[in-house]
Amino acid sequence: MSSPNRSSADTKDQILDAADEFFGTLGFAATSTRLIAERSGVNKALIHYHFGSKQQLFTNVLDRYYARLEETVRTHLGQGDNARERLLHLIDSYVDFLAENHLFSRMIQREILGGQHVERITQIMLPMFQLGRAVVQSTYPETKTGPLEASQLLVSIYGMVVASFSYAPVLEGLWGEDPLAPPALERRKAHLRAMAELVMQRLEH
Amino acid sequence: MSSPNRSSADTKDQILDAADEFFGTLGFAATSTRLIAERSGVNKALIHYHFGSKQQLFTNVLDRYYARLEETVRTHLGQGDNARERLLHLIDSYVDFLAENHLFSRMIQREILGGQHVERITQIMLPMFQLGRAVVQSTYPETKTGPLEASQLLVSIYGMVVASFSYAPVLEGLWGEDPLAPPALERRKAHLRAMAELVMQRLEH
DNA sequence: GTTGCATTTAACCGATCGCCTAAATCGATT
DNA sequence: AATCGATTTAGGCGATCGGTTAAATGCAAC
Repeated sequence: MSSPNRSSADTKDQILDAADEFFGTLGFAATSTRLIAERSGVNKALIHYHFGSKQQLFTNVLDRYYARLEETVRTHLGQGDNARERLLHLIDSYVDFLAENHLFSRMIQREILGGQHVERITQIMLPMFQLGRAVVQSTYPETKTGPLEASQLLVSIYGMVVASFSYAPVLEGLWGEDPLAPPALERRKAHLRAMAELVMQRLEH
Repeated sequence: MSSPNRSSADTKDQILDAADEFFGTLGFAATSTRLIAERSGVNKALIHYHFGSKQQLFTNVLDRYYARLEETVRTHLGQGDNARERLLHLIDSYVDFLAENHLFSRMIQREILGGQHVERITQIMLPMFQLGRAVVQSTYPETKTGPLEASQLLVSIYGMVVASFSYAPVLEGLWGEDPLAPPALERRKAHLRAMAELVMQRLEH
């Protein structure tokens, strides 16, 4: 009664997978429920039966990612001996997460730009942002004010990290190689680590 | 004969202005030609009469921005005594440009993410990217290889610059103030300048 | 085997989409 | 005033959209 039978869960997962693919590559507005149904090999009406509406299907796709992200952050948050190592490790693991879920960053970016789900995204990012700012400020008091204040740093670091993923389709044309392939990812991680270390060195004088 | 009469040019501009607004805020797929016609106070069929299709209207909106951007870059490119000052000035003027045309950055971002106009955007950004890489590499030979190579730096700087604009709707919720208002913009510019100087100091040893 | 419930299906709904057509209107030229 | 091409208009085209309906099917309990 309370536990769903297996075929139902399978169907929902297949729908979520197809929705993930198309929402991530085409965007919400450009993706039709018929396209999702066709790709997942499922009747179109099942989407509304299982998820209610296209909007609710989208939030279900997002929620699945939030769950993965939360788990990733939780397992990687405390790793590292000092604050510096913890921050570097956090950036590294976030890059890995985006690499494994690169459609997620594109989806998030688009929705931030789009306006429809801004409140929800803000609501999710606000505590993470405040936590990050508090950690940075307590570790480096200089970031409480001035040109390197924590809020600005967080936006910059986030922008740097996300850039190579959300711009992947264009970067492939600019770089002449797949930015999401392992060698390019390793070079990107090395660069981001160097940039973070540069900032930290400056903050440590 | 070759010169269009004034009313035609006015109509086209009104259509372009309305298209700009909705493409910038809602995105291409979520904007209907009827909405554009309604806002610009123009008959729906005129859009296709003057621009052929919704797609071509969109590229016309983009081209108008490219013209402004090209003019801005051209007037600001040579300013500054040395390479260091020129790069700092270029970042500053690009931030100003995005501030004055913040719908443009959102449109570009979305299309980079979207996939439909990726080839066109790549085609436009490729020469700028190659030029930027050549300038950075010749100014700082260390950027020819290693973790601070020019390609990575350009992506990072671009990501930092664009972040505060494309994330503006969310940042407003995070910061508690409008990220596009003059005081926030000045603080952002000061931060970006500090970050750029940090990198340059490192490259100059 | 029959009941009862969750799941799946085909067919369809009104609304809206981008786009087109034919006729009306405008405006400069003669 | 008449002409003619450029511009604008109302109306409608087929296609596709998200969503709904009622009937068919699968499946476990009795």
